[in-house]
Amino acid sequence: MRLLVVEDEVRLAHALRRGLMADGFSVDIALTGPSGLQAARDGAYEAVLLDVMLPGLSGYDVVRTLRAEDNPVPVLMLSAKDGVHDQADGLDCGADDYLVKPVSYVVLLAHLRAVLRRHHDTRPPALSWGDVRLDPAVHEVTLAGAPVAMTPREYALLEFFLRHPDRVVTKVELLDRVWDLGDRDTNTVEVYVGYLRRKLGPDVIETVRGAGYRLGGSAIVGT
Amino acid sequence: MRLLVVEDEVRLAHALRRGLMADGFSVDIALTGPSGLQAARDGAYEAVLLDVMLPGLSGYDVVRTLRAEDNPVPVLMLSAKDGVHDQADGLDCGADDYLVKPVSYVVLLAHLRAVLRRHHDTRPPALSWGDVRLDPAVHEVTLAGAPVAMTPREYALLEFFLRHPDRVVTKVELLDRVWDLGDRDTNTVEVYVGYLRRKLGPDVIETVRGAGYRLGGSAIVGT
DNA sequence: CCGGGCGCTGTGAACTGGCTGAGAACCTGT
DNA sequence: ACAGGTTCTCAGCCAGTTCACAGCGCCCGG
Repeated sequence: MRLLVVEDEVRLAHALRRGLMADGFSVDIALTGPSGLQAARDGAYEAVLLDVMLPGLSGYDVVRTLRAEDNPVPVLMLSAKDGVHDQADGLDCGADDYLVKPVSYVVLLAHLRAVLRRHHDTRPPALSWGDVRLDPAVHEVTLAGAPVAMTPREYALLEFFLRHPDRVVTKVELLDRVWDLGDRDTNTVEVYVGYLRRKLGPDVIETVRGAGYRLGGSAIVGT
Repeated sequence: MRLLVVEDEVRLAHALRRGLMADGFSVDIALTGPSGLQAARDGAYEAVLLDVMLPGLSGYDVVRTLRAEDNPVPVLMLSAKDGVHDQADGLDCGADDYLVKPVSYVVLLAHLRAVLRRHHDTRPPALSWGDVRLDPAVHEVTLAGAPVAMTPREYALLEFFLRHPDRVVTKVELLDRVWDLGDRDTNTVEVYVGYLRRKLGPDVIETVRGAGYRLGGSAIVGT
């Protein structure tokens, strides 16, 4: 379960990260408003913890922009301000919950879980490319209607590809986003791409020599 | 993709360079503030990694100067200091991101990519000249709509031409920018220009005898 | 019309990036 | 502790790529 923490105070950001990772989440950190927005945009996160006071773009702006773009990712806002007004503002902007700092980690975790639970009831739409279909709600992959068994890692890799069609993704990027720890050999990626090709056919993932991989040629698009 | 590393600690600078080159970047190093500023000024870099503590001119000064000169190059600051204050200062000066040393290479790379991505405005626009189109996002070249297979080197060369239309580029410049190592024969360039002509037609790249090459005569422009 | 370069290209040797099979390490549930 | 499945490393292979070389043709100045 992948989370994004947008928080400019480095110490706090890392404390949060440490705690959340201990509780089984993967956590990425963004230190500024714009970088947080950018990270949230590409849909890789189950939820976003968002500070209000941020350099570049306020938390309000970030969530407002996300909602304007129809991005439904759950957002939990954190603020040092304590006016009731601020809280209302935050929720009006489209945040799912709003906590006032200082807040104990346990309370935060509880709210986070609540937000996630609430959000899980609304089914995310299935991703597809040609004959391949991946349904995040059911956590299932089908090829031309027939279910295909996937290991967790294979599933995560395929999901990343499906979330970034129309673009080359580099091996290092995949290592960084699908595998959390970075000190791995990029050969790992090659191996898993090989697994996917074996299960889904050789054409789904295209190799772009020297650059990375890309979802299969547009010949299949539209099917 | 060309980067500038401004770092006075030679060992670290070279370690960075090695890592980044392994990930496909070209890397130049500047060891002092003033030389870093000078190098950054001529706009040859996609991004700048900038240490804060530098001889001659601090990282803050460098980025401030660049911004004062309306230079939009993405800057990622690196600092040994860990005060929140310092980070805020860095961002205030106009840096795009700010990391506190020690930082793992992977994290640095992730931030670097994020900065680059953000700066490219989510989707770098496709480059084109006449019938030739090169889409950096998809890493694909088409000629009158039909895809053309390119080797990495051919692709890099074509991209360089398309990024510098309206101007003669010398072979030495190409050797320096498309091929990293400088001790190559300029004949290599001629060979690759030949490859491109074979794939894209003889008129795309024009020879300027004694000077270098130039994108094909304006006859095709506007098509 | 001739000669000197400059630039072009065919050939082939060396290299490299990416793919794969094999198997070690690691979980996880029983 | 064990079995089954999963993850990841390693080493070798292969196709595709890169590049040097050498010879040729063509432009241009005399």
